[in-house]
Amino acid sequence: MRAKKVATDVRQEQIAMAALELVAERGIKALQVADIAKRVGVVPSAIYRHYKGKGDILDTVLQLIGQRLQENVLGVCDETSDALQRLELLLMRHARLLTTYRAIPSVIFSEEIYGGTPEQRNKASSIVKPYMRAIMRIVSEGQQAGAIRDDLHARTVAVMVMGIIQPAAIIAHLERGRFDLGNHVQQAWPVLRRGIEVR
Amino acid sequence: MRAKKVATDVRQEQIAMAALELVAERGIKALQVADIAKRVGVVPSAIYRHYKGKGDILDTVLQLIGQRLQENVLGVCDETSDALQRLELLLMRHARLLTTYRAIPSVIFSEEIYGGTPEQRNKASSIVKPYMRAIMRIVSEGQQAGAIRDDLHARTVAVMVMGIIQPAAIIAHLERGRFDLGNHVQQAWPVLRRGIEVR
DNA sequence: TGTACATCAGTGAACGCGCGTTCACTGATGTAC
DNA sequence: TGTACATCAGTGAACGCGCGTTCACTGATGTAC
Repeated sequence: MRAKKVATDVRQEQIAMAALELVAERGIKALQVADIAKRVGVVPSAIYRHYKGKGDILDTVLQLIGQRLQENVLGVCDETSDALQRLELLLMRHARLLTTYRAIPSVIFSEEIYGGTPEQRNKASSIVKPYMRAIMRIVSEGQQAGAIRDDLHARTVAVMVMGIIQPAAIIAHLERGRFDLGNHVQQAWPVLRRGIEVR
Repeated sequence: MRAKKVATDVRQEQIAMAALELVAERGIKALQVADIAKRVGVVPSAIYRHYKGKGDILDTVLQLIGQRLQENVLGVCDETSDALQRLELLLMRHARLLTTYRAIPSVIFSEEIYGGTPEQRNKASSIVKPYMRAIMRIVSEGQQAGAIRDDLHARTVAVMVMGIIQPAAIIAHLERGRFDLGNHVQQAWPVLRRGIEVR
């Protein structure tokens, strides 16, 4: 059955979203052009009317993920100006994001980085680094405001913030439901907070 | 040139070690039978004299990694009976292990888990879970000894311990040398310690 | 309002590459006599 | 000590599968007249 003809800009978006979903569900490694096509409702070769190749689709997916992360940062910075609250809210949003897009960690922190060409590694960097930098900025401001200990490197704190989510996300994945990511964040954040806040 | 004939038990070990090294350097995804063969010094088809297939080799590699982690646990438990010290030493050993076998996180926390069949996921689990359980045991003992707050779930603490290493390992990989993993552990551990210890 | 044409998304068959794996054959090594 | 034989690791060619990608062709859609 022939798929309905659709303008290329619309299809491009459909393809990108389908790819994002597939990656979120199954991880990058499992992403296949044929699956994207099936989800969009066209034949595999049709994909090439709208993207130059699989690599281009992947780039778009990475961009989309980076975008989501940056939106979270902007969101929490709007909600409050207190650094510790910002970090807490960011963790909660991140947990929610990962619950929806379960395999995001597999994108950001995985074979793309280890396996690949320097080129691939750069792409991964271009998502992780800005996000890390945004967290560091929140931390630094908190230090200047006197809320966070300033005898710590902002980077150390930022990495520890990521450390609350990341292994937890993987365990949540392994244990398929018997581990509640949001719950873990609620337990763990006060602990980290106690470690970094000025007494 | 024909490779020297070597007994199968010796070759098996050589193959396993070569595979471990390759995985450590480049990640699981990049592991190829041909590369293992080259490193061992035989032709690819020779590998099949000693292993049933690539899957079997990978299983052995996973076992080896799990073994290393368990050795670390046993080691630190020998060195001291203080739970907080045990955790600190374990982190340091883990950091050292990851510096040698850089791509281990890519094995434990990655596509193996997300991508694959439930079978693959189970294999990954069988490394991560016992390690997590060992850390939890150290934490529980620390709580009973009154060194670690007992209003926290042992599991939460254990996950946070992993959280010191794991994102850091990835960043270290991304930044190729500009980020010192051991140094991060030294910075971060006292922070977590302050979060979990009894005041 | 109707017709002719150009454009361009969709199709399915086929290609090609990478890579794990198989297979018939080779030849070194150790053992039986 | 020497010879014949069985065993078994090593070899290279070839196979086959998965999957991304290409290509000639189709046919729907919108525009010009």
